[in-house]
Amino acid sequence: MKRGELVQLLETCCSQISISQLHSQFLKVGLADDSFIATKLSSFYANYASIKYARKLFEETPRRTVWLWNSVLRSYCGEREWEETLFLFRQMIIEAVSAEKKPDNFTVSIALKSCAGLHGLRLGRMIHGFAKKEKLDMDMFVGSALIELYSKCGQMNDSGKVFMEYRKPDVVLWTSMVTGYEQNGCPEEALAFFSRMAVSERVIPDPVTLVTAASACAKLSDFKRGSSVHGVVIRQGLDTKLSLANSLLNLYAKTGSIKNAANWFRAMPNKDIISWSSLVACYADNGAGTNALDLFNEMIDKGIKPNSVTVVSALQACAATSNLKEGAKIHSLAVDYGFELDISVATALIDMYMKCLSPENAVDLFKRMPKKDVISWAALLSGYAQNGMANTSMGIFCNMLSEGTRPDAVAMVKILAACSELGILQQAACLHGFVIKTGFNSNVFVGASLIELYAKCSSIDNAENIFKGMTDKDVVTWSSMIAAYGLHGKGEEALKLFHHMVNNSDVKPNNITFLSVLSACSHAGLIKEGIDMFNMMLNEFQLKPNAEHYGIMVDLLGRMGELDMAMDIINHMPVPVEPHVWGALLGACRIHQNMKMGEIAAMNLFSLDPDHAGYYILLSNIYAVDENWHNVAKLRRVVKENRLKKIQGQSVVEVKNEAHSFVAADRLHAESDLTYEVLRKLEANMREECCVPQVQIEEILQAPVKGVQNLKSQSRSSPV
DNA sequence: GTAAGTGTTC
Repeated sequence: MKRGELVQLLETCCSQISISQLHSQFLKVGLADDSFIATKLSSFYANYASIKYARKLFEETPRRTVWLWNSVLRSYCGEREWEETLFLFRQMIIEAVSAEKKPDNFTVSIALKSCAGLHGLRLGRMIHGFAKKEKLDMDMFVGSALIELYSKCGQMNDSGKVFMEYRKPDVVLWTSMVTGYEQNGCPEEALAFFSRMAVSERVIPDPVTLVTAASACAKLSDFKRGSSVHGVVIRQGLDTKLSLANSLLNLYAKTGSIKNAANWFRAMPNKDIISWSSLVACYADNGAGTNALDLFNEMIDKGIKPNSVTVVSALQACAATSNLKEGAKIHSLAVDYGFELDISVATALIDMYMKCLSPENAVDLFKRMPKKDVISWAALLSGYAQNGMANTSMGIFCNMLSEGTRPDAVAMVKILAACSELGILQQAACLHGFVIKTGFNSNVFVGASLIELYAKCSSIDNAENIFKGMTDKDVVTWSSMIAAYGLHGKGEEALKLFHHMVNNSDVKPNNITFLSVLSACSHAGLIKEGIDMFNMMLNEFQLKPNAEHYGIMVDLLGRMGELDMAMDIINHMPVPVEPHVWGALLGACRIHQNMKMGEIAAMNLFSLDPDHAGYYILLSNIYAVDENWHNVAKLRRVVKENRLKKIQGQSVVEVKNEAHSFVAADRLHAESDLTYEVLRKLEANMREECCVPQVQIEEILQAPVKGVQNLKSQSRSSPV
């Protein structure tokens, strides 16, 4: 066969089999090193077959043209093999002795894209310099790769400089800028660019631009601007395009109600795994864990294979609803699909097991993970704190540091929260030092956590200093300081700070701020002020109180003996009454010995949360004071027969810079006998002073120590 | 003769 005929055959080849046969034909007639044919073949392999064939062909071709180089570079770049791409690029430069092999605009754009993939700013800048020298930098493809490179490295200024070089940037260049801002956490700037492009410059946005714009609106929770993006999508007849429909679904998920998102999802003519994952995530994020799991199961029943992202969201739903059974089911599903040890899946599993109070499973998984990142470490250490083992959290934090993982702001917040469970000032100060050293002290979330930490370590002065030292105070900072005063019973100070914030700063109070100020009023017994604040929240700031706000109001009124008012609030709550609200009323009934109302609260609690032993015990305490021994016995029997366990509170004391943790009736500590001996002496002293302790030591010691397995006493020296 | 920027997650 002649060369021409073979080339024509090559053009019409459409399967890997036929191209392989043709390839062997070329080899037979000695045409395989014909540079045109080699490039064509390589391009075919890169597009439709495996990268291995392309590479083999490349190696076997003695006369490599720029085209051949480009086509093999493109295959590696397409497979996201950034390092290999750049390795080959370097080879090419080395071999570029003749002008024929000089990298062209195509080569440069691929190399830049690989640098972007690796966040390799230094090499990227070098290649940028090379492109300038070779006068390749005005090519649009090179330009978009440069913008992408600088954006991925967080250098939006440089992206802007590249963009400014073009007199008439095309839609892709504009879009690169929009996505650059959007992915660098600047959705506002992204939308500004988008409107400059679409309105001032009359460049018609394409699907990619619109996806990014919708995503920026989602990040801002800006429903209004999101709707106008949706309008553009409809006007261009693009609303059935899957990627756009998905980004609009995400927009509804992040801005509107669950209902909007669900309706949009059901109306979508085509759905892919991303559509399903988005709605599962939407349910999971918005407190609708059961819906998330239903949807996930619907998907499985329909035979649609979830990916790791879907599984992560479904696991989040299990974690939020403490659904260990479903969580374990999804775990085995992840094993079947082969992504159990995928870093994000494994981390979500750790989080789920920790929140379902099954730390053993979490630790087992963590140990088996081949790769861990800062998020997995953070899940582990905050999980320990959630399971009452804050001491272990501190140790995990040290392990993380010694294994060379740098904490991010989230991990910092979590370790500070774990430390605040311990309430040990010494360790708080150590972590504070670490925060300063690592430069996290300017982060608003870390600052707020420090305020909370010091407040919980009984050092309100330090909390105040942190607060005063924060240059950027946002609503979280103010709320934390208000909460700190509340924790210390300083209701007046909390109110003063609240008013100072409302009158003298630009920061507006939110739901959390009111939670802090209401709880401060409750702790300080400021009943009138609390009611005023609650009304202010409703009327002046038009905020919708949630079950927690109502719980605090019930607590506040209940503590002050206003049980009828508290009951009235419960009866008029516009949101579902959660167990803790009834719990607050029941607690108040115990203080003020109101048996009738206590019974109502308890009955509601028993039906809402039948496994919580604490509520049975609270009611039985009310009966006991009333000497209603018959009912006391009845309740104790229920607890015993249903094997209900009271979640044990763990206490920690600091002795000579060492933290010692213990639980009630704990006899596992090495110095246990001595501790109880001292306690008996103290009790005797109290009796001499005519004080009768509420609970007697012998009573505590008779209590079973079951259910304390993983809370065994531990003593270790300060780790930080 | 090859070609760009985007959507779901811990």
